[in-house]
Amino acid sequence: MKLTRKEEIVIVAAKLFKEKGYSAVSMRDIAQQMDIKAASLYNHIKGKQEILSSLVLHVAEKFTNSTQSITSQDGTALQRLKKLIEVHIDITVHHADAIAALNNDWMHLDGQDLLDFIAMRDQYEENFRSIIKQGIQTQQIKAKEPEVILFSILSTLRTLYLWNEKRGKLEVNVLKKELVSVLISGIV
Amino acid sequence: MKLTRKEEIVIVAAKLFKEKGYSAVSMRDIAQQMDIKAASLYNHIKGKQEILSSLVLHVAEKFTNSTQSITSQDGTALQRLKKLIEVHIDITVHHADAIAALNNDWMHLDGQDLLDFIAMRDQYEENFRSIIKQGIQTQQIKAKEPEVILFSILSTLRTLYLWNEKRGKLEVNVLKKELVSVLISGIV
DNA sequence: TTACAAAACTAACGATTGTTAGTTACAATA
DNA sequence: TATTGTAACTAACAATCGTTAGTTTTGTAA
Repeated sequence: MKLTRKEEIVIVAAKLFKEKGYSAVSMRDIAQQMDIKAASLYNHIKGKQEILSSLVLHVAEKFTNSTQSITSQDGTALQRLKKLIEVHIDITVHHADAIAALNNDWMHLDGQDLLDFIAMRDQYEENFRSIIKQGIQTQQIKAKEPEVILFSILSTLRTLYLWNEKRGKLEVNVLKKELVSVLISGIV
Repeated sequence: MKLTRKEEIVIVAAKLFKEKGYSAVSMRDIAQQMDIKAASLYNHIKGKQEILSSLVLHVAEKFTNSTQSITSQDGTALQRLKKLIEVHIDITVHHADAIAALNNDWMHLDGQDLLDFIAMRDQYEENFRSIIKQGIQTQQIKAKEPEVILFSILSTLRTLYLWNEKRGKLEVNVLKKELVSVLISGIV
């Protein structure tokens, strides 16, 4: 599948954003990386903000949709949690750079884009939380502080994009199996 | 204990860096937050870079020293790991803003400061890794991929600064106990 | 070959950046 | 009271920022 010029720009920008953050990357940096001048970028995009919002909102939708779908299907809390972890890993592996922006640069979105992002983020978190609470209720999950469990798993998944480069030869399915085991059963 | 003017600046800057990142915060932003003009900052600091390096290197040393100390004391791998988690929580609770900069803005350090930081970070990680490997060898820890375990625990601890605000009424000692339990024993 | 659209270019804009120079206000000390 | 050091100020600098206007090159279809 052939990429539009705009998509190319977004991909290149994402890589730069990941290295130095949105604010530290100039339009001239992005242009240089594409071997064109900064002004030429504006033939394809409205501005710097559009690059960020394309990047962040697109992958945020993926997360929201997949959790929504898991929550609506049936299954025990643990089955759902496992599925959630696996889906998160899949998205991370395929959109590592975009996730960096989602994690670190979402606050530089403006206007409606920012509101939309926060809404999706909250919904995602709420879905996650409800699965954990369901697990505690059915006693599949130890009755610990649900917020501690939520935070612990979520922060591991959110930071996976950083670690995925060093993943090296570890195959995706092995990673899934190991991470599910560590996050759910612990290490002892 | 009375703070020097420089320390006040660093503290105020840290709070702003946490919100928007180092690059998106201007000297004028920092000055405004202190009710002075930007030029006045330079009576106390050499420049923006010095604010960042004071912030990051200071807390990085804390981490390095504490892991070093734990590694040199005796104890089983699990005892050490538990201690490591607890110390990490203590430092996070007391230096949340600085840790934000350490996590997100370290790449904007320059020259020797950057090299020093990377050295400390690598050493910290290596100490952590050796404890986990020791645990696997003595069979206190399940023989999973050590890198997966390392990553999982470390990313939870590193993101704790974000979550600590929402910690709310959860007392520090409760947090320690819960988090140690979740990270080591899992949730089932 | 001509016509048209896509995508590059040059040049420049106003705003903001980190920082410097030189000066002034104020409090403590001699 | 005179002196001195601290910490503020105003004004401005060169560089860089995102962006716009207008023009030229390039590739494709008629």
